[in-house]
Amino acid sequence: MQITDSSPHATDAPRATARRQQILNAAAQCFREHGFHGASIAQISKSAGMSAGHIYHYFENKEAIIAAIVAQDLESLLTLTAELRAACNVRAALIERAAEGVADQLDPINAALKVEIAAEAARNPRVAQIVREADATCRRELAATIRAIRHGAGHEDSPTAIGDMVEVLASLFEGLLLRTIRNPGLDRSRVAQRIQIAINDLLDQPG
Amino acid sequence: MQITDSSPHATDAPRATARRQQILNAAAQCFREHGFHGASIAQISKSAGMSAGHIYHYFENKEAIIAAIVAQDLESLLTLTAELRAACNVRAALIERAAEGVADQLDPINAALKVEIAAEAARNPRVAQIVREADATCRRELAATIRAIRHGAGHEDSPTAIGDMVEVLASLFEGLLLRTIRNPGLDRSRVAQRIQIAINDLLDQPG
DNA sequence: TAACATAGAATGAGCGTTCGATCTATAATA
DNA sequence: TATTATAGATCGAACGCTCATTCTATGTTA
Repeated sequence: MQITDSSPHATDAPRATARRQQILNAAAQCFREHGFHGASIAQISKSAGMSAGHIYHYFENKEAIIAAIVAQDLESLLTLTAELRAACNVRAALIERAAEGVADQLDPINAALKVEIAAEAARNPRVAQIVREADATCRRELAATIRAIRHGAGHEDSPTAIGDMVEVLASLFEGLLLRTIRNPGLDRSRVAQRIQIAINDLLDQPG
Repeated sequence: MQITDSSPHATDAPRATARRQQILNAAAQCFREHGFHGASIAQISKSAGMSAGHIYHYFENKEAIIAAIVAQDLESLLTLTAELRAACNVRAALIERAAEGVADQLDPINAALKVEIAAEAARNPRVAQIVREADATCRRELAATIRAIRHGAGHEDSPTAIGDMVEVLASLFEGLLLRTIRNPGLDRSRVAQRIQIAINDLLDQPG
């Protein structure tokens, strides 16, 4: 998902692409440690092993780096939900994949960046747009998956009912990002099991 | 919960207290709009209707303001869970109060600040400590509440099982903060109903 | 030689914070 | 009561520093 072309000099030589990614990796780490506004271009450039000025050959400004980081982070979520939908025995796939997803959400390194992105989305319109477009896609995929599962179990649900279940499922899932920050000592595997049960129950809610 | 005395001149005249609160209100709004590091003392002072230098008569530095905002925000959560525990018919109280809590969590104004706090907690040790102490208290209260409900329904659970249920309940709840940012168009009352059902199911999970 | 890669200095704005000078209101004194 | 002393409230300028960004000069490569 290419949101915008943020490189002023639109060279797509492999060298330039690698250099861009190098900057993004360094930026992701700095953003995790200090936040979008706490991290400086000087820090990022140092961490990327190049001069501060040189960053501007690959990104128009700092916000373009933020936007690129956000877009890159959301892509993993998009592929996860897309894969989910493609699975054949969807219910088993959903429950099983949940464990994987839960583990990701409970990784503090990952959580720090994802929560930082959400905080930025709450105030930065450009980031909000990227996040909301990706979220809408995920919701569509998840809705289709849930509809298939429920249909297979004999339920005939309204689109709004399905949409509400998607919200509860997403809330359960995304809440883990905050849990691992607020209580880093939680037992990840046991919580994952409980989440699986909760998802199972959710799929059997009355329409 | 008084974490530290952040006022350099420890006057507790009502005037000073009111002035401190005036600063905190202005700061909360600025932090919501620009983040902890995006908001400047100049902005806060302007919004509070006083000079920038004068802020330092009430707070040692910017981080002390952040800490005070965080502590103040968490107090509402602490009172909520404490009230929950005090209710007589705890199950009905929990489910009913959930609707109220869900409404709070789905308020974008509130969510923006709470997510900002979580993001800051992921990198700022001082904020992390405040957040984690408050979270531990909430978890204890919630665990006691759930234990009472489950005991009333004939279950005899291990402390770890109760603790895990608390985590799932908290995740479900806190996830709403992220949902209202990622999908501001969600139907709040319908989602609240679904959440109530999910909580109900959670309380009947096998031990 | 032409085009790109890179460094590093320069710039101006804004940052958090400090500080001395006033203003204000109450308390002490005559 | 009138006057003075005192302590806190408040302002606004000033400081040193860091920020994001730009510019210029120099390598590097094809």
